[in-house]
Amino acid sequence: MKIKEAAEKLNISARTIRFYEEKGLIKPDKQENNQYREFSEQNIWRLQTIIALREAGMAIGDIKQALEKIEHADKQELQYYLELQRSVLFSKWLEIKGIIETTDGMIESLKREQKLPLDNIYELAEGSKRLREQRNCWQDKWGFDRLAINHDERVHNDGLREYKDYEEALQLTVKWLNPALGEQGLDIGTGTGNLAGKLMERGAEMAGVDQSKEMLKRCLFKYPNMETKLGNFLALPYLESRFDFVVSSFAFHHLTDEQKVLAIHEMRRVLKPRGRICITDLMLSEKELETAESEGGLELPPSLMNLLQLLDELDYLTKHQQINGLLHIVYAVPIR
DNA sequence: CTTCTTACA
DNA sequence: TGTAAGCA
Repeated sequence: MKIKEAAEKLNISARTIRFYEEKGLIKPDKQENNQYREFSEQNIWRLQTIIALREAGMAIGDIKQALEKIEHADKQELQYYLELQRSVLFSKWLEIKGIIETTDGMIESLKREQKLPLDNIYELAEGSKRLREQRNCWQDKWGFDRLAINHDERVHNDGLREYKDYEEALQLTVKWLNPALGEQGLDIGTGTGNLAGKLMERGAEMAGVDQSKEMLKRCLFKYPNMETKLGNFLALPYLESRFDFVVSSFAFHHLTDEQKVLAIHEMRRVLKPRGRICITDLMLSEKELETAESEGGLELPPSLMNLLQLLDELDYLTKHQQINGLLHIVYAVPIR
């Protein structure tokens, strides 16, 4: 069938179809004499798939790759593309939810005060704007996909530097958390699932979030009954009150100070009312902070005090332990 | 009247 | 993606 018929059948414009061809999403045959496009049933089916993915908000480039996976019947890869899309949608949903809450807040204060609380509005608007910006500019900025292949090996051999005392730290984390049988836990930045694995040994049911699909692939291979999802600290792909505890190891230090605040709020959002938090990561206690500052190191790990203060402000009771120079464990339970 | 390409908003 | 121009 010709382009107009196809366009009407699919409820899109002919221009759009040509546009998809231009982007390499489809390749209809063309008649020799006049270069008219001829759309086969195959083409139509493909177009329908494109439209469906488009309606889910997937970008043209991503649709192209997803289609290749469909062609090769590569179920695994396709699933990751859909999950990636899901994580994008979820971020947007969180964003919109925040804006609704902001709006509600404005309506409420308007009711009470009979006038526009300008500074309040400005503050709220800035807040949601920041959220948007920070969630958008995240991405996979450490290229963990490429590192995923030999991640465990590197952690194991690193021994003396970033992953010094890795095993001990994870074991102590598990000990502090002391999960009850069947408790629901979330590991953020789970990587290949090393910490989550230990918690599952203790009877917890774990979900893992990471921004690298390759990491999650490895993770799922090691722990088939773990639930893995693409996502990050700032937009956890879960609904409210879902977990008994949230853990994170060797990931939190990647966040900026502003992002840390958002991240803790996200954790609290997905946690049940009495849910606990345990963060095991590179941090600087006050002593090290001074010496590090004088040395003028380029990338300073975050400050331990900062985190403790943040948790304190959010009504958490904290305890912490230093494993070595940089490595700390911070455990937090809500006061109420 | 339809489609095609190209350029532009 | 929509619109418009100039062709076949």
